[in-house]
Amino acid sequence: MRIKTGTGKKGVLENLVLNERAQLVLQSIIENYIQSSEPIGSRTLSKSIAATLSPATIRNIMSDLAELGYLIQTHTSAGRVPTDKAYRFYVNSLSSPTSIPEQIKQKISLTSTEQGLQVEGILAEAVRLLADLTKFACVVSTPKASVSRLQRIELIKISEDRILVILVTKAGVVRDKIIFVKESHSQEFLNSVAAFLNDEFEDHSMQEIREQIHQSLVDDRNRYHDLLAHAVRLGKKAFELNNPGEMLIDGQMNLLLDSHFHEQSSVRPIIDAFDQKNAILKILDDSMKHKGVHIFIGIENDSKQLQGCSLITASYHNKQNVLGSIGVVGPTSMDYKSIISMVDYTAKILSKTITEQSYD
Amino acid sequence: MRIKTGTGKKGVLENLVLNERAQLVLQSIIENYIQSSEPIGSRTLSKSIAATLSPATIRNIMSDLAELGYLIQTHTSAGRVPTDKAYRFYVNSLSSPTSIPEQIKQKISLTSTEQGLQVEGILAEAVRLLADLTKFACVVSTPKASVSRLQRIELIKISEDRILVILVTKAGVVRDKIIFVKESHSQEFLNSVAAFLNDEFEDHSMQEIREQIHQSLVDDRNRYHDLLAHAVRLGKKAFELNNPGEMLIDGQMNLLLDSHFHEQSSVRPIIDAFDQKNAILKILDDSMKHKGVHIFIGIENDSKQLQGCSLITASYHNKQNVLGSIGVVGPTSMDYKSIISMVDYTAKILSKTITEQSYD
DNA sequence: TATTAGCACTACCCCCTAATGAGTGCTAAT
DNA sequence: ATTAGCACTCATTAGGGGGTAGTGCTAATA
Repeated sequence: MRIKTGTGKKGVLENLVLNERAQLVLQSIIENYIQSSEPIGSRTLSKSIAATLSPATIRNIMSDLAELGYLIQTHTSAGRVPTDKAYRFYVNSLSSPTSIPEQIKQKISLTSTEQGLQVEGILAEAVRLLADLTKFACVVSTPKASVSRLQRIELIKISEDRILVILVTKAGVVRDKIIFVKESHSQEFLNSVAAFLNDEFEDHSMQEIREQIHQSLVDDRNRYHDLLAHAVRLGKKAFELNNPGEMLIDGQMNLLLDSHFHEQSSVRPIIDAFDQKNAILKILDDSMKHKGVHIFIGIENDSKQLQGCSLITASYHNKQNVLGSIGVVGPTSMDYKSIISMVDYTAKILSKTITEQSYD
Repeated sequence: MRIKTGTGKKGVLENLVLNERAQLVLQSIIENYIQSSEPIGSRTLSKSIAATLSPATIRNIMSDLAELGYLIQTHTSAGRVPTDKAYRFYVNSLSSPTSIPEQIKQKISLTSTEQGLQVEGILAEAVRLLADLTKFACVVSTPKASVSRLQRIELIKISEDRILVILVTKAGVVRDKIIFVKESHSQEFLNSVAAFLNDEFEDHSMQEIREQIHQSLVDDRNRYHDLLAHAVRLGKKAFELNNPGEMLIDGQMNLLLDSHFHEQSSVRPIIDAFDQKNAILKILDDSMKHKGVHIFIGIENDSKQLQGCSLITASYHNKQNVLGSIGVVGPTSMDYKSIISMVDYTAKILSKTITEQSYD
């Protein structure tokens, strides 16, 4: 920390709040570093910065910024590198997503509607698109089953003791699972059970359905009606929450080609994070709670494995509900400004496509 | 090539067929190289080899082997490295898959039956398992729709002009697609169409169904029956081959951690191959034609991108049909002996699991 | 008082060199 | 036919020097 001679008072930034000039310098360092991935020195900066400041002045400011934890040096005679705290400052200072170049905008389009793909197909396309655009790894969480509303249920007899359940949601997601039963049912019987369940529950959310079925089980007046009783019992199994929340990943390989991750040691933990999925899924889940773009920078991540990288996410939705999140996983020194725009725009296109497709 | 002085005759191996000792040396070089990934010199080899041969003798043999295209040198004074031709010799000399250690065998098990997962879930688990075991990238092709037999078809009205088609095959695969129609149909009407198609075509292969429908279209006696006419028309769309053959990939990242691929430049083409998929799918398809383990070494691959690596594949099946293939993508210098066993065993377990599950 | 120029100092990076060592091919001896 | 010996090649490594981009400090300056 720069100390005023004799007074013991701290430097320009004694109040732990950055004055305008310091902010400018910090921002400039960050932008330079994002571009070059190399430590930024005072001399380089004095040339590239807008305000005319001598290297010496910049050194003073940098020294203060380092003291405040915005910058670090890899060694004494090296330039400075922004910390996660600096990136946080930087993204906070950014205004809402800037509009992206028309040229790129045209690339961002999802063709799947034409081809009659399901939501999963659209998601796969969206996440691939985002990975291509950003050149980082991208993830998207599939719609939560619990909030989506039932379009239709089908029960198909697979064998004496197994029934294939197919759930189609209004959002256009098809889910299937097998349930095991003790007694054998004929396909005709299953058809009537399915018809009953469809009548009863179409357009209800899975969550509601589970609750109502639970209700019916407690309430025993149905017991006397064979069909109803079976319907309720099968329905209970069919609607049990078993899907652990899925996500699609694309562009993992991009991380390796990125200069920031050249030492493969630094990629390893992220690979592990992708393998385990839950840390990333949690972040995607969190990001569904509020609209707009979310940014998670390095050390801010709960998961240790993700502390070497940043995530930028945005939720997508259909007419009614927030369905999931799409996001980018990249180095903390990514180009936040443009990546944010891309995520934002992609999420919007994705929402638009899904909304149009599901007419819901 | 080593020339006998004065005679002009070629060396020990003049007949282009390896004598026993040369085979032993070559095999030893390969096994050493597989372990160390470093060029093998005559001195090193003379220590590790079973037969007692002096470095000089080995040098002579190596020189011959190099001449015959089994070995190459990265530079004049370096040890030798096996060529793809050498690996081919090596795997051909291997007997059928060796039984794998009990210890590893116990790790190879698919738990999904318990959880009522579909075939796709089992495949995902199998490919992940194989990736974990081998530490390479693994792929599995999903069952070909055309050979699988229909269990049931469902038609669900999504909107005025779109119908969701769900096909369940006897193999336990659920496929869904959306078809677009000009006129609107009621759900009740779709139900009867579906019932008709189910009656007509259950247990027929998709291929057969397509042919019969085509037949019905040519033959115009159906035109006078409204339901039939619609059923045929909708069925045609529903059964159109649109799924381009899918595959699941796991463990791509393993390739980067592998010492053979340390220079990232060499991984790049393989990454691209994974992105494009079709080259790998073609190999998986080919491998379905014959039973047992298949090995594709480096240069033998048609696709340029795959010429830097080897694939080991094995088909999996249910009671009736070969359904697809599962395989490993790794460096040409992989440990063929153990990888072959793992692929073989995994494919067998996979077949067993699917067979038991589908009761078909 | 804030800014800047000047200066000594630091540490990485790059290039050159020399030494090392593993490997080869050839030849002559066994 | 095999092997020991020898000269040679070439990648790798370690060490040394110059260059460079950076720093912190101090004193001069506006």
